[in-house]
Amino acid sequence: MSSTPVHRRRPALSNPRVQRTRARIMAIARELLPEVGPTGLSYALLAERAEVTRQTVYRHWPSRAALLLDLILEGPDLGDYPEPGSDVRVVATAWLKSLRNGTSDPATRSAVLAVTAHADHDSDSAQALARLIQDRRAALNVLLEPAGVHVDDDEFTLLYGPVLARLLIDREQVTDAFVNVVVTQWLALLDRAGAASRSHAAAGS
Amino acid sequence: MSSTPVHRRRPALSNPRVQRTRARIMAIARELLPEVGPTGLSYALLAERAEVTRQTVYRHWPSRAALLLDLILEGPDLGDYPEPGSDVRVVATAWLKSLRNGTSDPATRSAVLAVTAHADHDSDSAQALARLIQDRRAALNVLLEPAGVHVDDDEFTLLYGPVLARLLIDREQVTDAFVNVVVTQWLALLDRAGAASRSHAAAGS
Amino acid sequence: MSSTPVHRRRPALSNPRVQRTRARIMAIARELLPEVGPTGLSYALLAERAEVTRQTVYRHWPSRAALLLDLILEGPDLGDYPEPGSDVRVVATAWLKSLRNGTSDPATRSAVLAVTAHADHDSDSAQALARLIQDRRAALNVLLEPAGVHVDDDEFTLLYGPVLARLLIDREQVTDAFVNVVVTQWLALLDRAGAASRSHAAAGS
Amino acid sequence: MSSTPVHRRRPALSNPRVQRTRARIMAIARELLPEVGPTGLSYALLAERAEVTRQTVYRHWPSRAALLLDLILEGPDLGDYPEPGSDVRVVATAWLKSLRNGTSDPATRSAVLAVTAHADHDSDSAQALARLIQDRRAALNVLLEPAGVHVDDDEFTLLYGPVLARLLIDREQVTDAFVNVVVTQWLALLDRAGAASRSHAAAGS
DNA sequence: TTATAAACGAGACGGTACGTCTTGTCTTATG
DNA sequence: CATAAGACAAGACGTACCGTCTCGTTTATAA
Repeated sequence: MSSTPVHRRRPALSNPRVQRTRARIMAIARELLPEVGPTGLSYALLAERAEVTRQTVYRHWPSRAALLLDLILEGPDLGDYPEPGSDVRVVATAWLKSLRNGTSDPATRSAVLAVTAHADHDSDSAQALARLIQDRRAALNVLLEPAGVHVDDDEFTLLYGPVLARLLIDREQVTDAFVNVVVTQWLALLDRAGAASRSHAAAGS
Repeated sequence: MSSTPVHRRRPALSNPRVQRTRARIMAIARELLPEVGPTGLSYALLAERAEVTRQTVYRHWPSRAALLLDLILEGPDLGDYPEPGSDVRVVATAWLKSLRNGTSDPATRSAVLAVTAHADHDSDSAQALARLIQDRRAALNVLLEPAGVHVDDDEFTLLYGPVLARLLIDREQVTDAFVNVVVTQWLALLDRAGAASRSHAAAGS
Repeated sequence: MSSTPVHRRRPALSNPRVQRTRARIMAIARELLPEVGPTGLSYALLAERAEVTRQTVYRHWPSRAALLLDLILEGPDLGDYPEPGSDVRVVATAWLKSLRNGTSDPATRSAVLAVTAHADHDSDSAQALARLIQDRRAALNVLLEPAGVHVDDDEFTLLYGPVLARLLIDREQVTDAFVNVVVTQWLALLDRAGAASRSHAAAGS
Repeated sequence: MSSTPVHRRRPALSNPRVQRTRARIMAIARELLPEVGPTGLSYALLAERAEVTRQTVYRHWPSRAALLLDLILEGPDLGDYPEPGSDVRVVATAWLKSLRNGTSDPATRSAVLAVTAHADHDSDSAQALARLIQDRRAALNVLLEPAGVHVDDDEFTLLYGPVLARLLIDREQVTDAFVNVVVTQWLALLDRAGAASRSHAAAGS
C-alpha cells in the first residue's frame, strides 16, 4: 500500500518566486488535463512539461485532489458574473449560464469529474465537492435576495441537475434554449411551491 | 506512455471454467470497488483477492474500462423491472425509481462515475457511456409506448438529470418524494410541449 | 523515514533466465564498484549499466548489503585454493596468500570495506561479516588438521590482522616477503603457546 | 550527477561564535554517528539536530569527508597520553592501548571506517587516511626515541594490525591480555630483526 | 479414452509512476 | 547588506502497478 503523505507546509504565496512557479504549473496542468485526462495527469508528466521538478509540484500540492480543486476554483475567466436582481427568471438564467460556462472549460470539467469520481473513497474530495456545491448555492441565493426568493436543496438540484447531466453525462453542448426550458420548468416549480405554502398558510389561519 | 495493448481473444464464455473464474473476479471487483475506488481497483489487487493471476484478469478484460463496463451492465439484481402502461406518471415514476435503484449500488455508482470521468479522453468509455444512456432512453420509450408518448433528448435529460445529480454530485439519498417532485415537474413540461405542438398544429391548419 | 522493506522471495536460480540476468548484473557491479565506490554504486546506476530495470536489481538483492555480500562470496577466481598439509608454515603461508589474493581484487576490497563500515549500524552486515570471518577461520583449521593444530580467536586475528591492515588501511601491496614475516612471527607465537601448554601439562602431572 | 561543490572560505576559528557553532555541531555529529552510521549522518539531519541551517554546516565542512576527518582528529578525551621511555615493552603497550582507546569510541570508529571505505575512490579520504597513519607512526617513533628504536612500515603494521583487525573486523573488545600478546610477539620480531641486522653487519665486516 | 486446445498459475522482466529524502544552489525577505 | 529561511533542480530510494512474455499444469472438449 502507499503510505499516507506527510503533512507539510505549503509554499507561501507571498513569495513572488512561489507565485511564478505555481502559476506556470497551473497553466500547464490546465493545458494537459483535457489532453491526458485526470489519471493521465501524473506529477511526473506535469513536472516535465512545466520544466520543474516533481518535488516542486509536491511542495505546492501534496495530493492530486488539492491540485484539481485549485484548478476548479481558479478556473479560467468566466466573463461577466451575474448580478442580483428582482426578476427571478433573468437571475436564474444568468446564473445557470454562468455555471454552464464555467463547467464547459474542458480542464475544469475534467477536474470536476475526477473530484466527483473520487468523492466516494476520498473524504477530501467529498468535502471539496460538497463545499463547491454549497458555495454555488449560496451565490445563487445572494443573487436572488432582491427577489425575495430562497432556494432549498431540492429546488437547487432541479435547477442545476439537468444542465450538469447534459454536460457531463450526455456530453453535449448546453444551448441557451435548453437553459430556457430548464428555467421555465423551474419557475413553475417555484410557483407551485409558493402556492402550496400560501394555501398551507391560508389553511392554517 | 504505455505500449498499446495487444488485441487478444477473450476466453469463451461457453467454457464452465471460464464462467467460474469470471464470476468470481466480478464478485470480488464489486466488493472491492466501493472500498478502494475505481483507481484503487488495480489488476494486482483484484487478482490477489480473487486468488487468480493478474494474467487471468487481463485475459478476461484487456482494459479497466472493459471491466467497469461489465460491472455496470451486469449490475446487481434491481428488483422488479417496471412494466409498460398507459399512465405516464406511473410509468415514469417506476422507471425513475428503477434508475435510482440501479445507480444506488455503490459498485455501480463507482463504475459509472469512473467511466464518465474517462469519457473525455478515452473514446471507448465515451462510446460505452453513450450506449448506456441510449439504452436507458430506449427502454423508457418502450415503457411509454402504450401511453402514446415519446420522449426526446431534452425531455429525457430533464427527467434523469436531477436524480443523477442528487446521487452523484449532491451524494445524497434520492427519496421517493424527490422522485415525485421530479416527475410532477416533468409532466408539466410534457403538457406544455403537447399544448405547444397542438397550438402549433392548430395555427398551421 | 522510509518504510521497512517488504520481505519478498528472490528469483529462483534454477531458472536460466534468472541466472543470466543475475550474472550480468554481478559482472557490471564488479566493474563499477572500484570506479565509483560502494556508496556510488546506486541501484539506478547499476540498473542502467546492466541494461536492466531497477526493479530487477531489487528483485535479486533486496538490499545493497545483500548484493555486496554476494560480490564478496562469489569473488573472482582466486587461482589454486590451498591444500591441507602437515607443514604448518607451508599451509599458513598458502592460506594467507589466498586471503591476500581474494582481498586484492578491487571490487571485493570495496565490498568488504563497505560491509565492515555498515556493520556498526546494520545487523545484517554485522552478521554477514561475522560469518565471513568464521568461514575463513574454519577453512584454515581444516587445512591445518593434518598438522594437529587448531587456531583460536586470538591466534587467528594475529595471523590475518596485519595482512588486512596492510591492504585496507595502509593501502599498499602485500608482498610475499611481508606474508613470510607475518607467518614467521605467528609460528613463534604458536611455539610459545605450545610450550606454555606443555609446561602447564608437565606442572599438572 | 550532482554538480561539483564550489570552493568556499571556511569560517575563521578565531571567532568565538564560530567556535561555539562548530563545537555544537561536532558534538551532535558525535552523538549521531553511532546511531545512524556514516551514510545516515546527513547534513539535513545534522543541521536539524544541531538547530542550525544546512548552509551553516556546509560553511564549516564543505564535504562529509572533511567533517569525518575532524571527528577523528578531535576525538574524545583519551585519558593519559603515553610518555616516552626507554623500556620498549612499556612504551609500545602504552601506545597500543592509547590507539585502542581512541578507536573504541563508537563515533571515531564509524568515522575511521567511513574514511577507509571511501579511500579507494576519494583522494581526499585517501590522503587523510595516509596522514592519519603516518602521524600515529611518527608519534610512536617519538615515544621510542629514548629506547633507541625506530619502527619501519612493516613493523608498524604488525603492531597495530591485529588490534585494529580485532576492533573493526572481529568487532570485539581488545583486552589488555590481547594487547600484551601482540606486544610480546612484536618484541620478538624486533629482536629477530635486530639479530639479523647485527649478523648482517657482522657478516658484512 | 485419449488427444488437443484452451485456460490458468507462477513469476521474470521492462516500464512508468509514486511519495520521500538528501544535496548543493539560488532567491527572497528580514534584521 | 549580511544572513536566515526556504524554494528549487537534480537525482536516488524503495515500492506499486502495468502490460508482456515465458513455461508448466490443469481442465474441458473432441476425436
